[in-house]
Amino acid sequence: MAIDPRRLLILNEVVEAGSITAGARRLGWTQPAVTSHIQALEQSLGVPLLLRHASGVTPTEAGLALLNHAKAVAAHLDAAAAETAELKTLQRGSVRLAAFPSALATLVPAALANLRQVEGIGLEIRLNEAEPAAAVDALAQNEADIAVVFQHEGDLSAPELAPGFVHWPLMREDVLLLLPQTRVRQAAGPLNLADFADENWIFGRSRCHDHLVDLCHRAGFSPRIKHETDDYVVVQALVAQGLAISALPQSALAAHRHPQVAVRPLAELTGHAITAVCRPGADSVPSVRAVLDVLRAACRGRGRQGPAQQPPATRQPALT
Amino acid sequence: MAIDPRRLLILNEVVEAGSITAGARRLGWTQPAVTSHIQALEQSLGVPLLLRHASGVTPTEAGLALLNHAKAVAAHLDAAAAETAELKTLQRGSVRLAAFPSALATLVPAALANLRQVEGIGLEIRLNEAEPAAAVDALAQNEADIAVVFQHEGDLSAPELAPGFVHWPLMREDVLLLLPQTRVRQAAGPLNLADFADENWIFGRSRCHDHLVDLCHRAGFSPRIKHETDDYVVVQALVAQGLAISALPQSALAAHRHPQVAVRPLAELTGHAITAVCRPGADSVPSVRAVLDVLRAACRGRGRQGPAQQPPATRQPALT
DNA sequence: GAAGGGCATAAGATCAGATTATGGCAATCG
DNA sequence: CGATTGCCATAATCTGATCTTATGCCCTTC
Repeated sequence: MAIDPRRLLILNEVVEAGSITAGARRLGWTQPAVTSHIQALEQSLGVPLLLRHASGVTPTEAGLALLNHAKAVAAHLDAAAAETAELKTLQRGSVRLAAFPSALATLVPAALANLRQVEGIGLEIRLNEAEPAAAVDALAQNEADIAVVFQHEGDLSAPELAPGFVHWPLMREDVLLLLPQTRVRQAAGPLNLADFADENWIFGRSRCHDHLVDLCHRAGFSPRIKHETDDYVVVQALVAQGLAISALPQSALAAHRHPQVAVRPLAELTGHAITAVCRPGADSVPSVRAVLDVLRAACRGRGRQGPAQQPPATRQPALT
Repeated sequence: MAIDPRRLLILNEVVEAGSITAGARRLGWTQPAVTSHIQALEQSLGVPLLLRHASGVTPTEAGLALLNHAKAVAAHLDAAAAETAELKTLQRGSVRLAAFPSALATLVPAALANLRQVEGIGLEIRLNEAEPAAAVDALAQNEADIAVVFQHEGDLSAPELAPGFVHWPLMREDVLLLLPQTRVRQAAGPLNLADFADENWIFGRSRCHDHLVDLCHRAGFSPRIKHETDDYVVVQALVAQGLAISALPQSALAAHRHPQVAVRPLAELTGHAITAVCRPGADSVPSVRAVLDVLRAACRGRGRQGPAQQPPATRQPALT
């Protein structure tokens, strides 16, 4: 049988107190309880640890050997408690966050700035750029703690983005049509997607691609895809030069706005739901929770939001 | 509440095993038992330690922090067990032995030589010269583990030498009268103490002094004490020169024998009982016990001996 | 969609471990 | 000295921690 570490700590108290009785007082116990622990320890090791005399107790050589380890163990327990307390109070901790580029350029910095302003917070945030699918992958592989993703609204036929994860809705944003400034007059009045069936288009590379193609098909045409890129700076540069048209979400335009590009709402262009996603249970990790909270706070008023979606029947027990 | 160290170790097993179920198997327990331990730990710290998913469990940041300490604690427990095992098997350990000079010159070295010959014994023995009273003092003050002492036999009126200590009778030795070689013829035939009433005497400084005085008084004279020393080499040198006569125990004569000194038995000179003394309970400390055993073995046949005297109602529990 | 693996929960059962009560020894004090 | 006090060991209970048994739910896999 291995040594019971609690008995090691009891031994330590006893020796420091100088007697079993005094040690028991320290521990808030009675003397026979401590006596039996010491005896059990001696039994299991087969060596006397204490010499008993009328004025108390003195450790044998074996007892002294155990004492050293007992003190070390006690120190580790204290340190462990202190560290977790720091993690709990956010004095320490690190959170790995994966977000899509335009969020990383707008929403995330704004949120983290708020976090920094709180006194006594020592969180270390590691950011990672990743399109939604990759970000969720990173979550699944424990390479990220929070994924900030978007999902096309009304895209009910598509499989849910991150089944089995916890979703924190942050905000919604519109997707806007981009036209060269030179064509703004021409594009006055309410517009439809079908009006642009004959244009050259710039499409994204990820799910935006398929989604936009789908929307065009529903509008009755097959878009002429001239360029493909996810980079919203590139997109705007190309549009500004009149090489093609495209659509971008608000966050991308907030991050970078080319003066020669005009934006127009389009009825068929469904918006984005921006969501923070984490592994089930991770939202009750203090550091992760703090980042989630600050993300949500940063989005307040910027779009509809809801409470954290119920995690899909998590197996994580509540911490009350 | 402080962290329960056992739960720290359980956490370690679980994380290493990769799942609570596998951890439980390792520990020989059922899964719900381990689950509840983990939950209790999380409750007491207020922080999730594990994220549960379908394929097992991964530690949170707090869990990882605890893991480091858990491993350290486990290492200390192992080391503590190993050290006490070494102490138990005498691969390690130190014993402090206080003995009177002539024992230190004869009996003790012989005994320790036997100890050294046993393979795999790594005991460190620290010797200290001390007359019986001082040796027992050293015992009482935890400055020695074993005291090798002598006591005048038949000295029933004297207070017991070391009340409250454990006595291991080792051997008995005679005390012999010392005469200058030049007077041997003159001292032929059976002798009595009274025959030397008019001599110059060399007496010891410690209890030997009072004892010998007492014996002389019983023999009907008051000895003329010319010199006082406990040093048996000095005593013999003085006797050899015919400056005085004295008496010494066998062990002193075994340690050093001056050729110009003759020894004669004397009926009234009571012998010494040589005893090893230790604190109650110390005789079940392996290292101390080993030295006691080897001391007794070295005395086998050299004088009457008995089993260890029952310790005077020790408060030390038996280790079976 | 059936099976398997993993976790949480509830309800018993049991054993460790704490308390109360008592006795004996040693040291201290009137 | 005898009484008192402090210390430890032991025995006998008793309670509460904790381990098990028995389920249910979820996810993943075939």
